[in-house]
Amino acid sequence: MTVVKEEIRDQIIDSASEIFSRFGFRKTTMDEIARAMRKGKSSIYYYFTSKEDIFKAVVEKEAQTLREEVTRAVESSDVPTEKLRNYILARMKVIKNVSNFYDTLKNEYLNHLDFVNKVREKYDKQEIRILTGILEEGQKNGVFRTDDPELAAIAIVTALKGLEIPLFWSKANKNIEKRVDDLLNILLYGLLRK
Amino acid sequence: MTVVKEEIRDQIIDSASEIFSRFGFRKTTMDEIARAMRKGKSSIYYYFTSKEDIFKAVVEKEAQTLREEVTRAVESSDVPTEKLRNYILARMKVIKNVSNFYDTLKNEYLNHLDFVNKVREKYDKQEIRILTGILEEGQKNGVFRTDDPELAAIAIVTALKGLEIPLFWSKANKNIEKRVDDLLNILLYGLLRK
DNA sequence: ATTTCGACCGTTTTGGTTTTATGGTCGAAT
DNA sequence: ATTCGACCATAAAACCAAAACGGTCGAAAT
Repeated sequence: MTVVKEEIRDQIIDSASEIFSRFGFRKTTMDEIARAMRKGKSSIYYYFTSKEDIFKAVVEKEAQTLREEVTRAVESSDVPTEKLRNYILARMKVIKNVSNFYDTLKNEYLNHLDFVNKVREKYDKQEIRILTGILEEGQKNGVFRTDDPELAAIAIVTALKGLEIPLFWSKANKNIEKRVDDLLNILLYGLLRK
Repeated sequence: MTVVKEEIRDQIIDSASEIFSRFGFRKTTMDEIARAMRKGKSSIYYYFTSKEDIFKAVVEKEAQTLREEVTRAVESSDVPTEKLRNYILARMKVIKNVSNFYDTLKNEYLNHLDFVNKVREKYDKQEIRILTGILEEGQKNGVFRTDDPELAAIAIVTALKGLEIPLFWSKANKNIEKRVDDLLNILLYGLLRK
């Protein structure tokens, strides 16, 4: 695939991403995606094999962007406790984003949500790896007292997922910030060496 | 309300509970509820003011049953660590039950799910109180090292909620048992005094 | 050789209409 | 105190024709 083709493919992904997130999968038409690119519908099929294909590319790219954001947040400090704090705060942004995504897809075919969740699982695994790294570092420094960093990482990610549930179901849950703080404190407290 | 009336009300709740959980709210008809009770439809309105009314009673009773189950599990031991373990295992049953409930309601009106979630929130608060009790007890015994038991309880409940997400979305997630074990270990490990 | 597009096809979705089923009421009967 | 049949207004299901849609293909454009 030439460089130019790859570039236009990417533009289509960005353009379609907006449309998908506004109207959901079903109500987004190929004609609209093409019109937004000022191309004919058939031309889009030169870059993608199907509407599904575009959607998957959109989800993957979205996930990648969020992943990069989290990575950047973690790398913005050298102190493990700070890293952990930054990670959790960045993760909350991700949760909000994902929550919006779910919102537009809620009333659509379940297999699309299934796909989104598969991507998320992959994403979670990477996060667990990052977190494990942080915890191992803190352990060596003598800051954290975990002796199974991977298990601790899994527990943290699972707990963060727990925060998503009220966010997902009720749009107007304003206590979420407080809950994040609570969780952050308990996690840090639980891990910190006295 | 007489004793007899109360009794029949309860029978209707049990009977309707089965029908609701099989067909969901929408596809359950008043005629069917009445038929199952071998009564005329109008008679049901002597005990309940509306279909919604029956549904809410069903949800509340279900929640109460689960609550009792959890309480019993906790009280089945005197050792705090055992109590915690029993609590988590009992909670998993609850999660599976709730998960099924969500499944039948998934494609229905959102306000029903909203109601279910409100009941769950109330339930969660009670669980946090129970858990806090366990943790305080363990703390006095010198078994647990938490010095803010309520925060720890919140974290645990939140983490358990996190386990629900994959259970809710993908029906065939068989790794759930392993995850529960992992979480159980990490929680116990995190709390136990060395 | 790469990229675009108009014409076209089979299928799905939509919108409007009619029919049927359902939640709920009421007064009489038990 | 409890049950129920007859009844009503509304909502859901069934139906169908028209429009919209996803996707294909070969030709045209670059």
